[in-house]
Amino acid sequence: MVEITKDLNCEECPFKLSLFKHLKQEELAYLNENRYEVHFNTGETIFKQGSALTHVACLTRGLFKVYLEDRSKNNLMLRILKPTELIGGPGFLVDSKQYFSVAALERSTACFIDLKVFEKILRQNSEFALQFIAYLNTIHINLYDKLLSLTHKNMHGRVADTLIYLSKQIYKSLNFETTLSRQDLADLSSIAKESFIRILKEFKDGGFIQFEGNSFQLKDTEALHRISKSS
Amino acid sequence: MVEITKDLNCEECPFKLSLFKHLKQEELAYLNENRYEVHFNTGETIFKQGSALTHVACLTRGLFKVYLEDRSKNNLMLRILKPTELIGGPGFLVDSKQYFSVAALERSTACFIDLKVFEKILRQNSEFALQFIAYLNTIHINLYDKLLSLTHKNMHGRVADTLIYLSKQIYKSLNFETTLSRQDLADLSSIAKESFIRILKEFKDGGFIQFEGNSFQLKDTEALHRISKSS
DNA sequence: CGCGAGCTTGACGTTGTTCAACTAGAGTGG
DNA sequence: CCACTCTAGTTGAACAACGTCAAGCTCGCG
Repeated sequence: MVEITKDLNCEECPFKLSLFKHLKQEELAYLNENRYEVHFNTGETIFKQGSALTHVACLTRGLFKVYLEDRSKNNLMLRILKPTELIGGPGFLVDSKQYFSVAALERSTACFIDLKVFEKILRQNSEFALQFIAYLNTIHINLYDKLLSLTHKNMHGRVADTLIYLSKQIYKSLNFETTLSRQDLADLSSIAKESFIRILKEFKDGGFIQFEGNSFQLKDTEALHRISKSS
Repeated sequence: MVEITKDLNCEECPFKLSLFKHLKQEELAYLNENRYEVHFNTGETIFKQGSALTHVACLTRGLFKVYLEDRSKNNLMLRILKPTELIGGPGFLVDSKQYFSVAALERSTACFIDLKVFEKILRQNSEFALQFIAYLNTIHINLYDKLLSLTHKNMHGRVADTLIYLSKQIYKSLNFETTLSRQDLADLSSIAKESFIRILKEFKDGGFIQFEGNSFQLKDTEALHRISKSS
């Protein structure tokens, strides 16, 4: 299932993270020596919550979901990753454990970098370290939004937030075809699958959105924003 | 109201953060030159959400609450800070905005360090930078716990979590007298004040806790953990 | 053709919020 | 010293929001 390749090197990689632009040539070469590239099929797991954290991954192709697993209950999806993004884990420099799971939503590719290598470069290059801190902080800020949305908004607001998130942040279009299941969408909004479906239908009846299976069209984003705020 | 003092220097400060133990003597001296110490009364605001982020603060005495403000609705309390902790903000190196508010829960003292100074030391001392990343990651991990507690547990579980948090993390005792109001406790659990009070009473009737005004006793932590998990 | 997975719908019961009223204590001014 | 107001805490009842359960549906696949 999983193929491993190493087609090109990091210096000329078209998917190179913007975070890496601060690296010197020899640092990129060092990265390149110590990475490996993996292809994933839909549904395959990249990182598993609870396991050891040994690598960071750069997502170069495809789509991934990042989610927290809860014994017995539904999962909580934190966010969706697309190229080109780095995915580490908060266990880095703490206890080297994975605190979330990551799975591929479609055929995807990721480069893995050993954390020892990553740490060494962080030590060498302070500009890179600061950029990495900025990256961590950005994720943190987004988590606050998520926290407020999930705790202080009613279902309608959360569904609106999810639709806006997909359209604006992920697919960057008012029309999109998603590989997320209804359960995934519900996990992203932290509500029951059935409730999600019901509200989707309400939005369709209200003329705010249109959908057919997994292809969605946002017709009235004004209204969606209003729903998001008023709840 | 607010007194400014500068009694001792950072090197001999008994409240020195463990994070600072990796600093060289001249770096601590540099910090000491560029800090100021402020005393706060109960209720006073240290950082205000939405305002400019210009300093980090080291909490040396007292107790603070960190909370997200939501237009019109209740606040969401993220955590409580006690000596000796650093409080920065995720806007650091991103957009220099405050993403949460911080207020004193009792007479408290904090040292403020200019972010330019903080950033300079981060650049100079890579060990310090890595320790700072570890600190950010620890906060991140705690936020995941909070997120799961608030989204996947019912009220009883969340109230149990709040009581356990206060006892174990903050007051470090099964008996504690808190300066948090009922509204604060509800904000910490993300439920309505009335609901919080009702569940508190249920727990008292069930013999799990005892309380009188603001002094609490946890009588049966086993039961509280069971409630936390089963919900 | 039949099976299974994911999707959809309806009915129902629980959970948790909201509103309103009441209480107790602390401060204020006559 | 007594009204008074103001705030925080408490209680009850009504209602809305949301999850759960169960059934039927669709579609792709063997």
